[in-house]
Amino acid sequence: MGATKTALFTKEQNEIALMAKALAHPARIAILQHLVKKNACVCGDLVEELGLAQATTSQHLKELKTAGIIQGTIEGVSVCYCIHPDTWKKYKDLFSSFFTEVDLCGPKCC
Amino acid sequence: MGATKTALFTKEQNEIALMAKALAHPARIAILQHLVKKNACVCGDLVEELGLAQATTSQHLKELKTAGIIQGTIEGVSVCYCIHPDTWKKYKDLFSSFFTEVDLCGPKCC
DNA sequence: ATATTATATCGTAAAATTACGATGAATAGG
DNA sequence: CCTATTCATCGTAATTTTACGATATAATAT
Repeated sequence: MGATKTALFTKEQNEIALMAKALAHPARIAILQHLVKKNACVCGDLVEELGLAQATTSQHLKELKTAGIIQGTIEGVSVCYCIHPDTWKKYKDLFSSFFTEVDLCGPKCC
Repeated sequence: MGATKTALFTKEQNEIALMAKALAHPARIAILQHLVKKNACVCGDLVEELGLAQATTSQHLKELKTAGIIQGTIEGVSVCYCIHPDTWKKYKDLFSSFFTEVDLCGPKCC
């Protein structure tokens, strides 16, 4: 018990859920918004910006990186992070199509 | 430790994260897709559809209900669930505006 | 070479999530 | 009234997430 039963669901359902999971923490939303605003920034900036410990911030960055939404490039001692444009577009499209499915739903509900 | 530090983030950041959390499980995506497709259905249908235990299905329904995305109406012995149109639209708009923020991001990244 | 800086990773504790059986509550049908 | 049906809730175990201090790594600076 305790583990998500991935095998029961379609590839698309699992994919949407994984994308949502990547966005399911305010720190990660804040990171993405900051990256959008500044176009790019180093990890240290985000530690200050978020107010979380360096280890915690790094952990959130790793999750976003694993999900493919951001990318990091080593710049000397620092690591410069920015949005990964292709994956971002993929996320946008998948969520968009998921939500527009429901425009077909009429006003008559139970 | 272990609890999300909500106080560090803006209302909007927390709100987006909560929405994403509601969608961050394939079973809940499957429930929403089924509701969209059938317009409405009772809990028992979803238990069959998902292949999860009745208690687990009911738990996922509760989370979607708490998030406001669905609503349930008692119909005799059963409970009929359907999408809550207003909240759905709110979700759609919030995600949409969150993602379009980044269209401003140029191609030059680090 | 050594010290400094920036980041990642490890270890770990607390908390939340996921899942299910068992039980409870409410309604319908006999 | 009694039984069956449908769903919610309780209790609980396994797992995952969140958070942080401590430590490791890697590059720059002195």
